[in-house]
Amino acid sequence: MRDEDKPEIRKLPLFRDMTGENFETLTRAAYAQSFPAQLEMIRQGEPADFLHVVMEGTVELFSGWRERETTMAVVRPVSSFILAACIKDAPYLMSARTIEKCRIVMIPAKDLRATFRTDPDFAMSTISELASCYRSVVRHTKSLKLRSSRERVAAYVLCQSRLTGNAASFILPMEKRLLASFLGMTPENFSRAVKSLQSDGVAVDGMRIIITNFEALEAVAGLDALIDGFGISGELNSA
Amino acid sequence: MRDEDKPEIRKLPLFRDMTGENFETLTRAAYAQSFPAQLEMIRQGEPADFLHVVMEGTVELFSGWRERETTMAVVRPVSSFILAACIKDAPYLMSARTIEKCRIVMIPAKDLRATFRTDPDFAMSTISELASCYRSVVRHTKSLKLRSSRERVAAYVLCQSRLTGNAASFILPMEKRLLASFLGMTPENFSRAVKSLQSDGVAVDGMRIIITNFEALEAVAGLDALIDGFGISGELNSA
DNA sequence: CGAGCCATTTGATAAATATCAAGTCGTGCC
DNA sequence: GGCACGACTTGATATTTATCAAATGGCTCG
Repeated sequence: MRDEDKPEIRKLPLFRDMTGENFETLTRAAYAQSFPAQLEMIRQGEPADFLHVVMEGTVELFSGWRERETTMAVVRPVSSFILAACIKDAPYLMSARTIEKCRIVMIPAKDLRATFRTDPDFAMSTISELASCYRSVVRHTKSLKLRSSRERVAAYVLCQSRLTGNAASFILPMEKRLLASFLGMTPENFSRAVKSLQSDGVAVDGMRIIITNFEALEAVAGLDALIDGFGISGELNSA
Repeated sequence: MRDEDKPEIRKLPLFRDMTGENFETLTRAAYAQSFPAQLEMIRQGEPADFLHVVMEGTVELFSGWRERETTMAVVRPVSSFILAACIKDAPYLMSARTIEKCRIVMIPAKDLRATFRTDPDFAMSTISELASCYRSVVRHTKSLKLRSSRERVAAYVLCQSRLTGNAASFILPMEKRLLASFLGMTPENFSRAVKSLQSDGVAVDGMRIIITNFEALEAVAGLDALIDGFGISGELNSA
């Protein structure tokens, strides 16, 4: 693992507060690996041996059942994923594949578990991280159960705008088919939902979204802090 | 709070491993309260001041958005709920109401947070609990996104059967309309889904479910450890 | 530059699910 | 016991969403 990786990882809320010594031990046991695009690096059901940290590239977390598949999250640098499985020493509930070429740091789950047993600050960070992740999934589930696909798209567009400083225009951060799957709909349905939002202040140009009428869009989206989670500190995590 | 409550709470995985002294401190600050049926005891959006523990009765966790409402979980004795909100000192993401008369022990969130800062064993239990809750929601989300409503009902029936020692017959543990909402469908749709499963080995008599053909039902349900979570130790929690 | 590939869009249609409206049934309360 | 209420069911219908099939269009790679 590169020298410049360590300070990046150290900045993560999960690792920020632990002792320097423990951080050193943990990262000494870790190693970095590069993966080409479209590689399935984690298969659901396998034992969780490593906490993964994306340093570069984009990772899709997805799950399959029978012939179906759904995107659970899209992870970007610098964030960790599949923490819960590592902690429980249980099988991964999700698979992971690279969307583009990635560099991933892998921290042995065994060392992780050993560390928060002895480092109270790390234990605290882990608690906080897990609670955030939990709340994040709950919010997403609420969105799935309470909103129609059109409303979910509207809410997503507005949220992205907020993340870009309330920009009226931004580029979608991932392929539409991934986004559609994440939002719980087919690509066709997503496409039509966006189109139907033209009458409510959304224009599209390829990957670019332009909000032409915030008020109208907000009326459709019905943003809610308890679903969309903006403005609540430390709750940006997704896995 | 009653004397006989303490040992019951102490048995929970969350409190099992902490020091006796800390447990005493925590429960001294706590108090029990009785609620009549159909009382909304927690409203989503309010600050999370107390960890709740159901001692008697049944509690529904639900969320609302616009005029819609959905059941997120149903909690029975003896379990805690809304741990994550307490930890993050953040607003509740879900509301809670009593299904029937309840006795609830309420532990101040402030004391909780103070305790796992000083008690490493309690911190460990909290980590484990949160990781389980997280995985539980992820599994439920997978079920919602990957299965049709009919398949969800089939899977639910089989899971309940397993929980009853693979009994061919059991009583539904909650009203059908609650179950329907929890499974992400309308009561009408639930009713029809059950009926349509008659041809796949499910019979109904009021609240009683009778499985007449396990093989056929399993073929529909496609039970999966990574969704239905059976057999994975310590992963029964839901909130 | 051109060919092919793949994501996206669009259209037509089907399936799943929700909604509305009665009607049935059981249960609790007077 | 009988009444009233609410849950559940059933039917008819509307809406939402998915599926299948066929363009379109951008992009990469030779």
